[in-house]
Amino acid sequence: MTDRADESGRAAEVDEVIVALADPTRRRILDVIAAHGEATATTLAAELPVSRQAVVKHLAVLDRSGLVQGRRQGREVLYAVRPDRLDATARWMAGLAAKWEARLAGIKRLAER
Amino acid sequence: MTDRADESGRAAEVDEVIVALADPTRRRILDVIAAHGEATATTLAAELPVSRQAVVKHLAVLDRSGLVQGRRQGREVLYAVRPDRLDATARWMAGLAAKWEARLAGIKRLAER
DNA sequence: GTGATGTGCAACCATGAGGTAGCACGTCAA
DNA sequence: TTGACGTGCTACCTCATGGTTGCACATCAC
Repeated sequence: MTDRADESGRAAEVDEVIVALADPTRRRILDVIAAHGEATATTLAAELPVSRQAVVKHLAVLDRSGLVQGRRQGREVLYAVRPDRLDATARWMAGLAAKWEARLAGIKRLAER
Repeated sequence: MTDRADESGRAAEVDEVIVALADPTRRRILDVIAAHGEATATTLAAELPVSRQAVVKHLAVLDRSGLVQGRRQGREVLYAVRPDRLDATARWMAGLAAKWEARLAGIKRLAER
């Protein structure tokens, strides 16, 4: 029962989140940040099998998608995880699944008549 | 409160679904299939701005991820959409968002003391 | 001030993924 | 049987993306 204009409006954000989540390194980065509460690019690079620069690039993607937010503290930038976009994407996805199920149920009913 | 072994077990499937959904052409293919109930690679190619071969490749990815299933009927292969994996991924994502929220709430509590 | 540490930026490399074209093979209809 | 149509496979091209290195700049501790 979600309205159609709202869906298309969210499409861009949802797309960014999904693309951001599609990369395994990015998922590990999110895991580490979530585990630590906050983390810097340097910290993350120390814990992952990639260079700091790679982490920085991934953080940029995650920041653009809204999955993460950085706050500057002196010379370092602390990144924290943001659940809202992730939650919105989960709801979008659940809605799509529900729509598919409804469509399939309708087709099955037609086929049985 | 989801158990850890279950999560890692689903990680591969969830990953495949997310990667499959990350491509915009693939999302359009899913939309068209869902709208028609069933569709062949040739039908889809006629409705989308890509060649049949491209559609075939995308369908292979979607099939591997479980988002779609094909059934052969004579010389043509009809693809239909499958909601279960999508639904499972939505739930996984919602669970992750909840975990993030819980973690953030815990950190905030600590910070306020 | 000076060294150490962390970030920011640019150039560069390599590989995988999306896309195309071409052809061989099965299947339906006349 | 023969032509039309749909699929399956292979080879090939291009470009975005994940990754690296190197260096300049800011900031903290001593």
